[in-house]
Amino acid sequence: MTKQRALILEIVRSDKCHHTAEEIFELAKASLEGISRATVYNNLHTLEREKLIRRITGEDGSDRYDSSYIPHGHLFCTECRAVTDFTLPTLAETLNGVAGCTIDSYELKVRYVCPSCRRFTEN
Amino acid sequence: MTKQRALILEIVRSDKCHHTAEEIFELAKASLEGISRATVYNNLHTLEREKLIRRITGEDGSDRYDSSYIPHGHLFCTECRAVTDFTLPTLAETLNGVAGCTIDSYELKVRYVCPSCRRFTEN
DNA sequence: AATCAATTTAGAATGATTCTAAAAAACATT
DNA sequence: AATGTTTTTTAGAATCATTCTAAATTGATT
Repeated sequence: MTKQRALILEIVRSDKCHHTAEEIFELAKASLEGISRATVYNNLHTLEREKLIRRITGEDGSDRYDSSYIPHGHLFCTECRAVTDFTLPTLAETLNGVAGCTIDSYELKVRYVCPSCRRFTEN
Repeated sequence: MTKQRALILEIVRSDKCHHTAEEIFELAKASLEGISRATVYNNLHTLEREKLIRRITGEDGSDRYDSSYIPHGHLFCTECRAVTDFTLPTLAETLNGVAGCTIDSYELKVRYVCPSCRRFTEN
C-alpha cells in the first residue's frame, strides 16, 4: 500500500458527500504536493476493484465515490443537486431473485426534489 | 415536429437493445443523408425532457436510450455487456415513501453475470 | 546492492458530449 | 403566398472526464 493509495482511501473514507475524482485529486494535492491525476484515477479503480470503496455514476457526467460499501440508494435532488443516502434492506435479496443468482452489486438512483427545494418551487 | 426528430424517436422506439447516441446517429444517417450528430444529441435531450424516451447511463461511459418510459430496472452482465430489462412493480411506491414525496424517476442498475456467461465461468 | 514487479508521473490521446454561430426550416399572421 | 419570428439544423470547434503511454521511481525480495 503506497502512501498515495492510503491517502486516497483516507480521503474517500472521511467524506460525507460523494466527491468526484477531480475533487479527490484537489484534496490529495493539499497533502501530497506532486501527486498526479492519473494516480488518483488508478487508485480509485484499484480500491473499487478491492471493494474498499464504491463508485456511483453521477447525474452530471462525472463519477463519484462513496466510502460505504454497504449497498444503498441515492436520492438526487434535481434542483440543488444534493445527494442523500438511503437503504432498502430487502432490495438486494429481491434482486437476487430477479436475476436468478447472486448479483455483484446494484446502483439505485432516484431523481426527486428535496424537501427544502420543494418549499420554494411549490405554490 | 421536424423530420429529424420524428426519425430519431422512431429509431429509439423500434429498438430492443438500448442504443447509444452514436449508434442512433449511424442509424439516422442511413435514412437521412446529411443529419448532424448535434441534431441527434439535441433531439435525444428534447425527447427525454418530453418524457417520450428515457435515458440510462450505461456502464461504459456513454449513455443509452430506452423506448419504454415505464419505470424498470436493467441487468448488466459484467462479462458480455448484455443489458436486460426487468420490472419491480412496487418499487416506485416504495421510493415515494422513502423520499417523502412523489419521485420524478428512478434508475436501477444491477451488475451480475448472466446465465449464459455463468455457464462458462463457473467450474 | 541487484533485481523484478508494481506504482507513479506528466502529458498526450481519446471519446462522449456540449457549444457556437450561421443557414435552413417551421410556424404564425396577414 | 409573403412576412417576420421562433425553432431547429448544421459542421466543426471546444470542453471535460477519463484513459493511455512510456519513462522514472519505489518497494519488496534475494
